[in-house]
Amino acid sequence: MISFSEAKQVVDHALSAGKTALLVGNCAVKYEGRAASKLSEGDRLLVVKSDGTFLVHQSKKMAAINYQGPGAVVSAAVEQRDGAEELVVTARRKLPTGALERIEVHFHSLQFAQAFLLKDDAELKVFGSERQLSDLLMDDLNLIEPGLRPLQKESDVRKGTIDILAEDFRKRLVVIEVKRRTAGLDAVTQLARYVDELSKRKDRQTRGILVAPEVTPNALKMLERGGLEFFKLDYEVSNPSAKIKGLEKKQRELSEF
Amino acid sequence: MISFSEAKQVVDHALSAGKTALLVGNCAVKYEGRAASKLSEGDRLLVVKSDGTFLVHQSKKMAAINYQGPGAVVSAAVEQRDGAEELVVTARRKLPTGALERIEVHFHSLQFAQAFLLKDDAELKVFGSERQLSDLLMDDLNLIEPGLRPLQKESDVRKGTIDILAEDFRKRLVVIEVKRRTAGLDAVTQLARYVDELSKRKDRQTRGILVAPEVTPNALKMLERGGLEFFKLDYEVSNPSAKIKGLEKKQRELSEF
DNA sequence: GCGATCAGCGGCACG
DNA sequence: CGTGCCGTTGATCGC
Repeated sequence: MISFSEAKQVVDHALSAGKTALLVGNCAVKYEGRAASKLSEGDRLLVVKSDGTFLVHQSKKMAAINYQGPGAVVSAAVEQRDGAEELVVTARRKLPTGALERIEVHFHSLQFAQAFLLKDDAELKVFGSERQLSDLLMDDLNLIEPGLRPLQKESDVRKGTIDILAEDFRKRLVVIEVKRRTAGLDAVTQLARYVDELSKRKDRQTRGILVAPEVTPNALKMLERGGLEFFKLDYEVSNPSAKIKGLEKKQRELSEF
Repeated sequence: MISFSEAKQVVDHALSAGKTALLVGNCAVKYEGRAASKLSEGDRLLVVKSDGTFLVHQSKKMAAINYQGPGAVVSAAVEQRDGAEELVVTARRKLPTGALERIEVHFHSLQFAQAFLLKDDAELKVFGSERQLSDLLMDDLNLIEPGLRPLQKESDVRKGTIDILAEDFRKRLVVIEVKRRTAGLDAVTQLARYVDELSKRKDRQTRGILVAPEVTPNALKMLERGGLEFFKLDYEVSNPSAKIKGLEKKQRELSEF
């Protein structure tokens, strides 16, 4: 058992020394900001990082049950409530809109409180991102279809950002949307939006190809109905670069007419 | 400083006793699964929850730098590497696809390792969710437009789930998409998809209204071009229920013709 | 279980 | 800054 005043000192020290504070104890949590929430008593872990990040974790699930992002101003105070003492740790943050956001963690008892210096300059290197897949495809669009030539990557249209813009052997525009996992309705809608925009702006025939390892049945139907195409893409995540493993054209030129 | 064997015992004990283990120390992290990643040496916090949740946190940012969800099988072992000892904590998980996913955290030194029992039956109550806003609107669609009558809530069409389906005074179908924050292109695309589907399935004139506190300029343009409508919704998050504060019809019946 | 969508999404990159 | 969109998204709800 740790006393509230000790714990307060731990938090204060962490804040002033650029350390990360860990508190474990029984607490209730109130939040008000973009939404509002209440969490009644229970044992939880509170993480206060040196950048203001504030995380309340329960014993299950990945996501923090209450949180505040970098930039939050954290403070701790020992208070009286119903004749009993409690430690209140508060995180305040100003939203982009100007409104205030606040979390209060009310500790009724503490199992643990300590501050740690976390020296860390390393950055995560990820392999297998959509961006990387897109780059690889860009290098050899012939994998998708012979005669396909790249025009532009990540081109911004009014309605969003097109992953790859290309031109087929008949000089038709080809919009390519890449997904690193099973593509659903949202992916098709996105692609349709781009194709729609481009075919209206440029006065030119425009095709749309969805490239993904899988596609849901509904999404495939919607593709077909919209005259769009699907290209199955298999890849392997590996170091140092994702490898495109197998490629299979599932449907060719549905819109050919 | 904690010894590796002590730390291993802490993790083992936590796993068998349904506790949450916290480890702080210098480590490198490898991940391979849906994607792959490498993180070189640095001081981090490792959280191992009783449901298998596995979180590696750096000293900044909200999101865990490496993680594994509930159901992961965690193990700890003291190993030799380049003539030096290290503690390797591993989380394995089978993906829905059947493939394996694995994280390895290689600790080179430890500041701290301890297991905590987190008793917690409480559930978070959130106010101001989209669902709640939708319910409130459903209770009084006249706020949006006089004569609007609810037909169905959360009705599933093949292409997704419509928030609110209603009928206006002229017996036209009205699809209402509710957003709790600034609506962007995606929201408009979603609404357009539903309206499109419904107007084709039922042989009936169909309107679409996007209800949100704000809308981005691009999204508004796309709404207009698609003959869809926007209704500005102001609400207040508060306990016990979100309150709809002010309502303002920004554009009426763009599709009236 | 898969599919679709929401989330106080978070984070990033680009205008 | 906002806007758009990816994410090892996670979490939820409905089928």
